[in-house]
Amino acid sequence: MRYSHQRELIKEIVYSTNSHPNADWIYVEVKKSAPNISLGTIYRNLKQLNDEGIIRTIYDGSIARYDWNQDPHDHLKCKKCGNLIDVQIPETDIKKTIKKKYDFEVDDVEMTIIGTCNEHA
Amino acid sequence: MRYSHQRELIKEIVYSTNSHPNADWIYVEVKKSAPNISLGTIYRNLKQLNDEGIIRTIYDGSIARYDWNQDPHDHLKCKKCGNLIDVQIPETDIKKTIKKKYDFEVDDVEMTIIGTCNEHA
DNA sequence: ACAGTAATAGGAATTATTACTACTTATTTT
DNA sequence: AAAATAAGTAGTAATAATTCCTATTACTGT
Repeated sequence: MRYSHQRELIKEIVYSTNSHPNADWIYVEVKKSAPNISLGTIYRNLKQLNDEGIIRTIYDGSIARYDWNQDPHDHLKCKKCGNLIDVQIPETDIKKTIKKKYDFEVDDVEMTIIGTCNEHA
Repeated sequence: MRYSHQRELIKEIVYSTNSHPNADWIYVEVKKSAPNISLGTIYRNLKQLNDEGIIRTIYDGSIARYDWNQDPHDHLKCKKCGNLIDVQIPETDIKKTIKKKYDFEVDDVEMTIIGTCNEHA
């Protein structure tokens, strides 16, 4: 993967926020410093950054959002404001249990906890 | 919600399978007994059935799939075949832990375990 | 039987995302 | 440093999943 200015900007934007932005928000932000970047470039680079393990793609309902945080972690999703909050849940022994009980090789556990955050209770 | 033949058929189809079908598959199946049902009707009724708690909507990446199983349960997703397998994971004390640690009122925990099923290992 | 309301078919519109193409830029080779 | 080459880009068209709209149909209560 050779260097590209556009990809660098996209990466910086994703790394600048904890808001788990979607492609469109990233597009708007990157446009501020590269006004004629195209949405296709955003998607292509987000996919590449994901494949290289530089960012992580998470699905929020039916849309993709992007997260710079590579540590294994999960998300709290507030029904009211829609925000995703990073959380670290002690992953007990889910993997082992699943492997034994269902004979299933676990790579990754994706967990979203849905509810109401303290600001909207 | 008043009775409708179409909705009844849609419900029966969803209840007839463990494959967590998407709207399109349901459309094809329902068409067999109601050839001029429209896709809009499928979506509208799936949403209604979901809102009434008769079926459950799950998101698999960016597409919606439908599940008749109302018991709290999670899904194993095989990377190779894409199948979703129902699993019951002892929900430890996630809810309590989250509530205490993050002051977040938990309604639901959605968990997808990604990996490789025994048939594709 | 009739008025009022919910549901439907069919198609148009929207949204998120991917694909295509001619042009540009970073890297490699000479 | 210039030429070759291969990856990347902008801009636009295409696709896929889903929602919206409208005229018509079908229940329901009177």
